[in-house]
Amino acid sequence: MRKCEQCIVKQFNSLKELTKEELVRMSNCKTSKIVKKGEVLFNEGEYVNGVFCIKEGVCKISKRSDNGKEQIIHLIKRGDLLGERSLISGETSNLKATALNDMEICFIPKQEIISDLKENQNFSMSVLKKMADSLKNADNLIVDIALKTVKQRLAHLLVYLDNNFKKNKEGAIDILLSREDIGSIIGTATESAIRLLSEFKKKKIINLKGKQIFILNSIELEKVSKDYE
Amino acid sequence: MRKCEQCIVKQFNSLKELTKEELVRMSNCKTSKIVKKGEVLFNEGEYVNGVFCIKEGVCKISKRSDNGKEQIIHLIKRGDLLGERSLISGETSNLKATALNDMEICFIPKQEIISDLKENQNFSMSVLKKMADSLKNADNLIVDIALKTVKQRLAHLLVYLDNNFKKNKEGAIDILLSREDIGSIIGTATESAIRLLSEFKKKKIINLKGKQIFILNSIELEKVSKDYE
DNA sequence: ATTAATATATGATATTTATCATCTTTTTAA
DNA sequence: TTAAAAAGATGATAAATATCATATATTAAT
Repeated sequence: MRKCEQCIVKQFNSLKELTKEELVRMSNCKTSKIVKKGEVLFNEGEYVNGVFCIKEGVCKISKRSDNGKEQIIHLIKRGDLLGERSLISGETSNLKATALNDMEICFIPKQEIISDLKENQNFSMSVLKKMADSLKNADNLIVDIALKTVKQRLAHLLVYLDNNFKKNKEGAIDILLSREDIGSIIGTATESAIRLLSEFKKKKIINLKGKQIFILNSIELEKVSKDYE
Repeated sequence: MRKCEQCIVKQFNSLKELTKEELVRMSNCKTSKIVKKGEVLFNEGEYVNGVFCIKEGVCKISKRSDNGKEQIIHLIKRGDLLGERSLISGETSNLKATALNDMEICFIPKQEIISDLKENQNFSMSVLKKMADSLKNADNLIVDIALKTVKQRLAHLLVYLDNNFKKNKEGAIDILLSREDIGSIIGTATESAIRLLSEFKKKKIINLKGKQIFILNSIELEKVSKDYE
């Protein structure tokens, strides 16, 4: 088990604000874990009782509606923290987290984080900033889903994936989403997502090889995502 | 100008965590203002440079999409704070706030709040909790807009208004929204909102008198908002 | 390696919702 | 107070999207 003090991943999140002493203490109570693709990190309604720090891999954050359908509202990747919201509100999670590929994560128990939050001003301000940022992103997503067409949302997602995930050796976006997942992210039926992907491929904006997505024309994608046709 | 120390409105928000001394200091730098119906408190892209505390009245929080349409993502009322997000991120506002009726508000300048945030642990934790709460609400809204029908969303809005706004003497919900606003809250065209309101009225679930809305059968509304027909 | 299960693809159709047109009512301003 | 403007209502239609059916491809299990 590696030590938090030496971990580079924390550079990407609020944990970088912790002092050396706080990190040493954290190192002693954290646990590392491998999560296999498809496994659920936590479910809606469960107490998370701590915070996850993602060292490797990607997971989807989703929520069920009353009618049983599921909406993915976020993708979490290397460097991100997960679970702060529930921790701070003291409630069970309102979201479900599922690994999209094999993940390597650390779990830091609640008490540790809470005491750091209370004692380290820089840390709590950083968490506050991250939360403010998440809130802004959520607001943007609300507007996009409410006012954009499915085609625009798909284009927007592809731009987002292109900007936020690295490429594999072949040049495809380094995250494999099922067509169902894609539909669930942009808030549409799987078939509609498939149809639009095919359309983009036909127009040479993207290329598809199984689950691999290649962005061929990100400028056009950007345009589609914003244009009011 | 009244003093913050004696103001009851703060009971409803994080300002209640401030000490007497902090409140006295705040009292000396805050400004009170009357905002008329229709006036804009702040616009997208503007620096807000402080926090509003709503003493009376209601305002809508909205955001434009690339295609020019506007989505209302929140209603803010007596007791709420407004502007913390932009303050914390240090960015311009991503949202626009417009008074829906005559409002009485106090404005607390940035520096004051920031220093309180840094020095008063209880205050910053309370703000953090509020933010976590807002994030949860935003997540819920995303799922509702993505997965529910317009009818379900309208029913849900009516239940929300019923639960969160007092009634006037006649028993109508004490906030007057235009049909356009209603459409913009539930993310649909004005005509669609009108049609569904008429339908609910015909079914005696609600009654309408101009902009006044009377909830006749909140149980049925709740059912409609959740049912997968 | 073969079969079963699951995911993807695509056409046909149904449903939902938006848009356009027009009329009525209400509000605002001269 | 009356005319003009804005908001609300409703029908007709168009467009977007979901659903259903079925075929093919891919993946998993024996």
